[in-house]
Amino acid sequence: MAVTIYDIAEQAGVSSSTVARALSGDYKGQRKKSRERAHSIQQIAQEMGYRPNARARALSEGRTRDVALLYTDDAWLFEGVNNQVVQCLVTELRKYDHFLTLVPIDEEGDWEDIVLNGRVDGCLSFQPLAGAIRNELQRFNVPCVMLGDDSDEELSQVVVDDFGGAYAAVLHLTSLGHKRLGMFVHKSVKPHCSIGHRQRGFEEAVRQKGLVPQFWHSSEEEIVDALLQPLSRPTGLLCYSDLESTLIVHSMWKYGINIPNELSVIGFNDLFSTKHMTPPLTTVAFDAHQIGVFAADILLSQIHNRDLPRRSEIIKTKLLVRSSTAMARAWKLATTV
Amino acid sequence: MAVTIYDIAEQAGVSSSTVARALSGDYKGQRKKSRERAHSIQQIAQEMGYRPNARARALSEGRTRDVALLYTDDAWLFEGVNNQVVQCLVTELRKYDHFLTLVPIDEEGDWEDIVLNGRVDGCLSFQPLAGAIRNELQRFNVPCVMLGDDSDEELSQVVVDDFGGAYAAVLHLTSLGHKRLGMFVHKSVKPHCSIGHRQRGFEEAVRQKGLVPQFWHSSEEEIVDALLQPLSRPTGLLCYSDLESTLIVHSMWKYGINIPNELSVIGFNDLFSTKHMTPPLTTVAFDAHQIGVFAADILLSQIHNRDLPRRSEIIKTKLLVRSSTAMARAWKLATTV
DNA sequence: CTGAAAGCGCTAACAT
DNA sequence: ATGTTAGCGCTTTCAG
Repeated sequence: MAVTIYDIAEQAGVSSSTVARALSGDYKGQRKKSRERAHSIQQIAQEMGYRPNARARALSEGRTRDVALLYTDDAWLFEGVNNQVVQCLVTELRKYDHFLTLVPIDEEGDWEDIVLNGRVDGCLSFQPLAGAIRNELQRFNVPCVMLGDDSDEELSQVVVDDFGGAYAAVLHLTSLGHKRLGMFVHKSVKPHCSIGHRQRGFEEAVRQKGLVPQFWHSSEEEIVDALLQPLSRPTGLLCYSDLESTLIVHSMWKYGINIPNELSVIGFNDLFSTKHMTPPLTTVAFDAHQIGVFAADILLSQIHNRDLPRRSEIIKTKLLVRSSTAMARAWKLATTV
Repeated sequence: MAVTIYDIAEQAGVSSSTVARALSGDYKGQRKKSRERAHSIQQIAQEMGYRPNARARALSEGRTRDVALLYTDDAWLFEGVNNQVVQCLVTELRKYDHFLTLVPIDEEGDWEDIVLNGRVDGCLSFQPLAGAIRNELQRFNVPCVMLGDDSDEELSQVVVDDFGGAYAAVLHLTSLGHKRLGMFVHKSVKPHCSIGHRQRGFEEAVRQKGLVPQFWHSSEEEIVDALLQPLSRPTGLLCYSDLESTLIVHSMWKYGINIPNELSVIGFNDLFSTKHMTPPLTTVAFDAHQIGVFAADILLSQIHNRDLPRRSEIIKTKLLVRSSTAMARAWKLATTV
């Protein structure tokens, strides 16, 4: 049987509440005598191998210090930068003595008994929540922070400046003299608000320069085909993520198209990029870590004070210029395969 | 304020225990009257928006239905096949109404108040646990299952048949006529029992065939250098994981060495392999999903009955022969760069 | 400053 | 079959 405060109380010859206070460090140390007593109680607790019972505390305090990471689709959890976010979330939450629990929410209403029964104090999600879930969370006053999703007007969120990142990428390409600009999103990429934002940032920047944006949300074959057209092919390509860049670089290699001389490629997210690529990829980077830090901060403060207003944080992006982008070379275009 | 069984009891004009029983579906339906009453109680609960309080239940039942995934190193969590395992674990645990909580355990003793305070009913780990932690888990009788790690003689575990997988890979290569066989583990791979097992499986099989195994636990440059030596280079290479295969295939491309004609490459894990590689990689595959299923089953049964003996499950591997391996071509060897 | 006692909401043993 | 009651172990209020 585990040691309780009552066991300690008996051992120390005091009441359980004195033990509770002593252990919670409640004694400001006004009187020497009680300070000593508190100290000795702590000693005894230590000796007896006392561990506060988290379950009892949870019931008593009305909170678990546990936070849910809601997800409906496994893929989102550990894909791309998300796993960095998750790791950071855990670490960050730990600093404030909270934990992260993985909570898959399927349509079957399973989630009701999960999120609404006080098992967690709040939640986080990478994906828009189904209406029913969302409403219940609100009704039960369960704080919720969206991660990289801005589709909810009322929930707090931490999002990346996708628009700005794409915009900056285009400016980099145009400054290198590129006139035919494309953006590629692999068709396997699941719907996500960042796609639209990056696309808009891309297109707006391109148009602002008086150019015509080309956009692919397609298979690899399709874009590769376009990239092989001597006259119409883009010479500067912004990829939705570093996954696409990887594919493109690989494909171009096969077709003997030199990167960056014949095609400038820019990735997004700074993931695999630096690690295993030749040439080192120019990419739109952002600090995924920051997402976790902000999200944890927002959520914990909302748990602490449920009346806090919605808060929205935007993570800045930064273009990392490496070697996959270069000056446009007009004279080469005609001779390309 | 949330609705409790007392509120329902009052509303229904019965005692709280009747409510509790009605809601837990305890009524076998002996008498018609009570069955109806139970039904009406459920109705009322529904109408009042009752949600059982998980915290209260946890205290009362002496368990949280929460399970910890312990880790000391972030990298392990989401790397390679592990994230598949994690996802499967969550899903599997959910089937039995349990949750998975991510618990980073640093050296500072933080873990004590985490695992030993009854916040979780059991735990899982990809990595060997530090002695102190391990002992305390045992002392507090907290069930624990190791994932892909067999370094602990006493804890239950689910491991992959790494030895057999590597062994089979070698047989495949020798059956194709390869005589100079190598195995490559990237130096960045963190120490893990699977390295040794795969190495032993590899070496034993090679020696059994009367050949001399070559083993690299090195940087990419080092192995590539060896692979470029015309006379001594391996013609068949087993990689520790698909990550290494990716690197090798890429490098060989650069040096104009054709795969599989001039070098047969076998990966391990079946991860990226099929997805984004040319040629499709021959690889030692195993069902990562199974790891989660077994682990969840073992853990839950040990939580249910703490006196259950240690259980060890081994996940079978299967060699997926694709296009990165081919017959050894002796005549080509001398002419290779 | 300390102790007694009332919750927290549910489960389960016990009595009816 | 139903109601009563005693925990579960901690926090917190209220007397003293």
